[in-house]
Amino acid sequence: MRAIASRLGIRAPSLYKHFVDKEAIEVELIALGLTELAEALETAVSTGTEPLADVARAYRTWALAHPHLYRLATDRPLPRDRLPADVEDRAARPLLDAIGGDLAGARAVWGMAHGLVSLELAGRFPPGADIDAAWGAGVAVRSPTPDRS
Amino acid sequence: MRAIASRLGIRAPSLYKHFVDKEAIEVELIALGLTELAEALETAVSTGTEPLADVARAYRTWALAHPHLYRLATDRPLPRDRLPADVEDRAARPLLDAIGGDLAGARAVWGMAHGLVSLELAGRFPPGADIDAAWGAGVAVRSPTPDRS
DNA sequence: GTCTATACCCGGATAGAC
DNA sequence: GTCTATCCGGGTATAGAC
Repeated sequence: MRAIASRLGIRAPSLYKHFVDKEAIEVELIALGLTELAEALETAVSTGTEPLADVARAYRTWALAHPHLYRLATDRPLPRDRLPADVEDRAARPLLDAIGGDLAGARAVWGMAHGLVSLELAGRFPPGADIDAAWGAGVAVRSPTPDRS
Repeated sequence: MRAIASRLGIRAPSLYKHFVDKEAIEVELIALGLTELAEALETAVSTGTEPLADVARAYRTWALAHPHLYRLATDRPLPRDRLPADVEDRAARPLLDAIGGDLAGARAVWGMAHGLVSLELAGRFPPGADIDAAWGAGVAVRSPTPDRS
């Protein structure tokens, strides 16, 4: 709270005139983050040529660009009752569409993307690990035209 | 520190007669956890019939059975200089072998497993989500004999 | 090797003046 | 709607008696 206030040029107690508590701020930030992520994924699909690879790349890029927001939105249960009704679905849609509507398959790919991003953000890979190659291997297996040489 | 001490039937300050600081305890726990995980994965492979599916199932089972230990060992950089030299490789080996030594592929699968486990531990899936199906979809794609109907 | 007492710091949050 | 002052709980860690 003190850090947020400081960024706004005010003191922490003043925040409580605008939000009832810390959780209320988190809910706003999560809604904002998911919306921004959804937009990034939608843009990637609409301007790219390989939906799955494009979504994957956009997902990773957005997460690495907003690590705190990404964690806030993924490492705890979503406060669904306090969030706009459609944000979760909208963020999930581009990936779901990219793999043809297969829900279980989409969750598997989401798991991979989330896992790779989490490990990268945590600095958990061994030094020198080729993270690009891991993404490449993961996406290739699901792609419509995998390179089978 | 207080919680750990309490479990041992002593007071927090007494812990400092056995470990220099909190991090020293974490290092021991991480080494223990990775070794235990490695054993669980090795057992699964040696007693099962489908290496990748067996490793995946054992990974998930172990993580869900030891959520705190799992997070301790995965959500921050490994203290490699303070860990026994082989623990990391040993924990990684069963999966690496199961997919034929392809390092990038192994990391993609690890990412999926870690992602799915993390989301499950965090309670981040929507209520009623079929997590088993997501694992099934993720493993099927990589399996030696996928069901192509 | 245990204890009590305590230092020190940080977090969220409230009271009440302006 | 901002501020200062403050509370309260929590964390790691140390001092020093036993």
